[in-house]
Amino acid sequence: MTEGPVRSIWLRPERGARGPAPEYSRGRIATAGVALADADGLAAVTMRAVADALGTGPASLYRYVATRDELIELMINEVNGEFDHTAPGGGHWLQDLLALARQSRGIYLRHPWLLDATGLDGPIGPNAVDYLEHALAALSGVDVDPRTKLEAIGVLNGLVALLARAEIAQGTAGRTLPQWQREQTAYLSEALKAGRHPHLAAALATRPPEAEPAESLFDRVVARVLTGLLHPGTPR
Amino acid sequence: MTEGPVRSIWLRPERGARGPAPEYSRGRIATAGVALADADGLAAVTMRAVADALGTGPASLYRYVATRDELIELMINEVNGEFDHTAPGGGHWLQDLLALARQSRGIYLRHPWLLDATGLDGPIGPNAVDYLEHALAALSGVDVDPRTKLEAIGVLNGLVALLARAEIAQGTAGRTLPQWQREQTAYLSEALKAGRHPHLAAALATRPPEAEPAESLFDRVVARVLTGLLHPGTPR
DNA sequence: CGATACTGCAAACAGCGTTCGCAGAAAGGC
DNA sequence: GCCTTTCTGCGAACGCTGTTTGCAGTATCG
Repeated sequence: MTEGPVRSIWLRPERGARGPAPEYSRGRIATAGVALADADGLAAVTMRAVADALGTGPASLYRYVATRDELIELMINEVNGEFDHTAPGGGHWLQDLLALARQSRGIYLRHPWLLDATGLDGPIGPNAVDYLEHALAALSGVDVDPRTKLEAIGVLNGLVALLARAEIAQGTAGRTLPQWQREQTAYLSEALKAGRHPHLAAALATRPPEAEPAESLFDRVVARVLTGLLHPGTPR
Repeated sequence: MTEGPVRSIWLRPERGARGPAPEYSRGRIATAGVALADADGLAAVTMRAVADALGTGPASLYRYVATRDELIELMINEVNGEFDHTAPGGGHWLQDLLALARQSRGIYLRHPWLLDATGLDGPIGPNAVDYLEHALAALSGVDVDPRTKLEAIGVLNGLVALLARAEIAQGTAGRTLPQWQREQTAYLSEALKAGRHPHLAAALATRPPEAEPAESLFDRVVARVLTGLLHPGTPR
């Protein structure tokens, strides 16, 4: 009688026990959505576009997914399946976490729309749980309490997303969208003419000494943040 | 004749030299948008709703703003005006940056929608430039190259957003939305029953030893990350 | 062999961001 | 002073969105 609360998609069975077999699978729908998002961004993932890609109508999708956000949940879980948790890390926890972070970076660079999707704070999918398990396993030898470990993993995730966002912004601004960055620097130099931002002016003046490879910057920042969090040199 | 590229809103004059004076100001529009977002989230900031709040029609807004994203740009700049850059920090760079981070945290907690708006990677507004100048001033005595300083400030911003997001999720989940977290733990414990996630199970088992005040957690994590970035104990 | 519980899907709905077109008002040029 | 230019306000409309409804058909259970 009562509808009950709308349960998370990961708690719902993929198909019921009665009726005919569903024509599509969650994986197939997720793949279609990912393809659209990879090509034209998250905004291109409309219910109609996904339905078209599958060769059906929009209403049919709602037999698989309660809402568009849930479809995106499926897509997130799909790309989170690209982690290879069997890859050897090196034995030391920092090397292991760094290897995991590099994989995460690769996923972001392959699927830039993921950066726009992570703000939805939906429930953690199965592949994210596996990721969490792997990260905790890497930290099993480190002597800090579990709360701190989860904390560090959370910060690591946020940090990787941040760095990936910077890389993507830089890359697309340099090639396909020179407009945006030109606007940025135009306004910035305008604002600096007033002379009320000496430190900023100085920092931007000495800006491009030479380009550091993105990978080494990534490794350096991630390593420093992680050691700072888990083995601080200055405990106080 | 040529339309030219659509210039950033911060490069456009607030009003033209000819014609009648605009009925509203950017500040007034931004304030109206912020009020709506504070009350009902970013999704409540529709062109129609903002227009209604101002007592006009949707089309009129486009005399002030080229697109909805630009309206949100205005709102972001508006709340970035809540920083008090005259407040004393303590003299040490870490204390200064921590004070700045605490102010930033306050803004996020007062305007949670800001977390959903920062992904739009629009141009930096005037108040963000002031923030940047202040943060660089705090680091003026630190002997690392400017690139590293900008890097650290960027990471700091991302970190504050991350911690604020966690605080907000915890807060709303505990009070107004017990549903979400219940779903989360429901699926998580279901997934753990399979026994393939021993580390995660262990970490969650020892979970709530006692609640640390949010402020002290914030200070602790921010301080550790910053010292890790700018004065790493283990340079290699 | 009903009864039940599912599936696929056309059609429709309310709401969204945005554009068009035009009436009217203020400032520049002569 | 006046005409031209350039701005402003805004009703109406367009195309698109996520989602709901309703119904015909089908596989499984008891």
